[in-house]
Amino acid sequence: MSDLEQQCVEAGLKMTGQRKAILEVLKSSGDHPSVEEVYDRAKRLDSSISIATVYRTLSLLDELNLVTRHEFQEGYSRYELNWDHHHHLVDLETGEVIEFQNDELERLKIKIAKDLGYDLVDHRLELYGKRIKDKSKK
Amino acid sequence: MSDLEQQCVEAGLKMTGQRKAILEVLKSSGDHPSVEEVYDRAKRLDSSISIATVYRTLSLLDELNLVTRHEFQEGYSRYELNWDHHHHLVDLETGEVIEFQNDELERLKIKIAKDLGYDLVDHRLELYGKRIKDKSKK
DNA sequence: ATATGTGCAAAAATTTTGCAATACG
DNA sequence: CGTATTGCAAAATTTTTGCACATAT
Repeated sequence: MSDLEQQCVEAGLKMTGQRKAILEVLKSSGDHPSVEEVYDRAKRLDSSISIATVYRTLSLLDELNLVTRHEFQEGYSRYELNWDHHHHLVDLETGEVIEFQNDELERLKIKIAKDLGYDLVDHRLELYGKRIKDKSKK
Repeated sequence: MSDLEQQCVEAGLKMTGQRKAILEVLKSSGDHPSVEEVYDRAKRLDSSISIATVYRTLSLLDELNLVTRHEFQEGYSRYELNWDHHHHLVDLETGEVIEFQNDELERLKIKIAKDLGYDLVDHRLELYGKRIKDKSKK
């Protein structure tokens, strides 16, 4: 049983075929799939799965903090496994999502929260930018 | 005509009574109202307004970058006027939203984007935390 | 065994849209 | 006046839910 499945079991969830399929999809997804996308991919592993189960499972995983629910500006949610901590830079011209990590930023966030009188529990940073054109190749 | 209305007109929008009402609501809202809340508040100023107009107007204002659309984790959007730049710290126990600004953070974001090869166009940071209990008063 | 989980279809909630009527510039 | 804008109601989308049946522990 994978570590991820183990964590679900420890949280009291039964490890059903549908849940295994959804976890498998999340583990093998390099992107940030929408509910519909998780559903489509999971159907290949378990064709009997219903979208209601996908919604219910992703909600549970979110409550357990095993996934992060992103609400970009699209009118629906995208999900992503929480196995390494990073942030997103969205390329405004291509829509490409680049992940990054920055230690100084991590320190600064904690400090800002502390200065406001808070212990930081979670946070999220999104940058939106345009690729710098390389002028030296002119 | 307020500066905000002026900017709308310059962008080519006609300044109708409904739009004036919505802008007035946004200007006098210290919080981050949902579409429904903007609608309810605007109805007091112009009882004929419809929620479709509120949706359409907020979309337009978002395109013009006069408001920011926030997608917290609630299943609907909240809007806020873009008249000063800040970020949000959400108190996980009370739901209270605290606004803050931090110069070091502003510099760091630009640097991170630049290091990734991007010019920063927009960004958003949300912190989620719990109030530190004051133990000295024990 | 039995509490949990699931599929299905219906409902709820949020947002968008077509169209005839209205009003801004 | 001409055209952008509106209200209304219907439609489209996304998400949630009730319930009878199925399944993991």
